Amino acid sequence: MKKTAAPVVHEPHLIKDAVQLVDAYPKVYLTVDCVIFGFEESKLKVLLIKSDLEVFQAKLSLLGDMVKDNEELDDAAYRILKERTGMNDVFLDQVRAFGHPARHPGGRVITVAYCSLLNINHHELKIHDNDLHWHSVSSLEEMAFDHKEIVDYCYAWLQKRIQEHPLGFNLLPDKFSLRELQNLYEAILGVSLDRRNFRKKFASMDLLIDIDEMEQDVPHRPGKLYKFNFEKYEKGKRKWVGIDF
Amino acid sequence: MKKTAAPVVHEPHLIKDAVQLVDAYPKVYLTVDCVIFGFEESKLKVLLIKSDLEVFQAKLSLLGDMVKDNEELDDAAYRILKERTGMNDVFLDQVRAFGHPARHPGGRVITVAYCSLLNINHHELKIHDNDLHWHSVSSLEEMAFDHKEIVDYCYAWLQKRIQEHPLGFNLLPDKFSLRELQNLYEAILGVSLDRRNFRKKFASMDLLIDIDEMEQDVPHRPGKLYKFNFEKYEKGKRKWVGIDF
DNA sequence: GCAAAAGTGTTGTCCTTACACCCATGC
DNA sequence: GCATGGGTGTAAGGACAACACTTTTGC
Repeated sequence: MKKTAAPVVHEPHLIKDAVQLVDAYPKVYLTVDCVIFGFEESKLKVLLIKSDLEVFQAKLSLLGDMVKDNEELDDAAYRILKERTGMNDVFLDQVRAFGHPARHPGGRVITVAYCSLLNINHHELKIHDNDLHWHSVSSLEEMAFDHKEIVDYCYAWLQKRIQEHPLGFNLLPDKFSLRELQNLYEAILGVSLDRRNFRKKFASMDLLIDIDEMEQDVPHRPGKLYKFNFEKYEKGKRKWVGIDF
Repeated sequence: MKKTAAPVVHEPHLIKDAVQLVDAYPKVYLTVDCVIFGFEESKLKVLLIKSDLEVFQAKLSLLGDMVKDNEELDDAAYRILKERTGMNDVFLDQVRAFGHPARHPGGRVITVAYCSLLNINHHELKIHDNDLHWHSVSSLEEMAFDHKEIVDYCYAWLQKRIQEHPLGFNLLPDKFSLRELQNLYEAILGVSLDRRNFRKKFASMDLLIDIDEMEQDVPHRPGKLYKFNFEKYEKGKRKWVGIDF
């Protein structure tokens, strides 16, 4: 799941040299912030809390925490997600680092943003500390720190990413209808798509498994349900070459 | 050129709270590493030095340095590029952060990788400290720290990036022939492309300006020279939507 | 005149888009 | 029977892949 660099073993006196060299420089605090997107009622949402810090007067904030000694960045992100939502069966991708010198009132704090997508209905929020809640992405106003900038950047990253990778299926139930899938793409990309062409597109990719079940409890004609064929997708990954800008 | 967050002004006692909160946590060192790709003799190269640290026994290393107090990450990257190569007319993109706890023998050092492309012949290396030199990307062996991993990641990032953004023109002379352009793409992507289709592709994009000059001093029929129409490109940026994976 | 690369066009295939009608179900 | 969305087909246009010959220049 995660890449781990080979452990490095060095002679003690050489390590001492390295330590001395490094020692003259300033240190910074290191945090990880999780931008956790979810999908509900055909709307894209993001998981937020109210900031602990008095200075921000309960402005909205991302889920973040300091990285521990000897903790991988990836591990820290998964830890935070787990601590805040109780889950660990979710992918998480590093997006980039944010390091403006004045972004945190408590000193210089570098943060590494991680992005995730999950299905709101699959993951009941059991912890409501700091008013943890799903917030509509489209109505985000002021946030604590530079978190608005981070969310904006991650949202753009997500829009690009979802067009090239099958992330969306993490937001849907295991079994989903084509309408649900289309609503998802429309919500995230902020566009409307032709229903027939959308269905043809996915039919031609041949990555959906028709499980021969129908929707239940919908107030109209029920649609077929599908699963995503992750196995076939993994096998068929190709390297695409094509200049386009 | 760079985004700068708005300066934040807070009441002193609130800042004190924030400082105290943060103070309990571990700090880390922060560096920036520049992965500077260049192009020469139809080969992609990367700018490297020999590591200062005795512990690495002169293994190859990226151009990196500690970030200063109150220095933006972006600024640090531009500073390092300038200090090492004497240039500042080059774009530079953040790729991602690398933070394995044991990646540096001197303590916990988080590094943020920046990637750049430049024209080797435009930028003579005036400083040869630490055996600064252009190294072939294809023959990279062991490197200091986790720098091999960083280069590999940045190379993959670059391959994707150059297909979607007109980065390549930074590596070429102001005036270039279509053959030079094609060689560049073939070298970076590691593929061979059909010459006619390649030319048609760029002709249809209509982003090359025919400057009505010919190559000089080539041992064969000279080709036409072009410039890239950056202005038109900037105007015509469109948001593309299309699912493809 | 020979080597090396420039320059150019056509065809078939595939993908994308635009668009309209009938069907199944719940109420 | 009406509202809601499910499900399907076709035609046109555009992009891309495959492919070969003539031209210009240096030597």
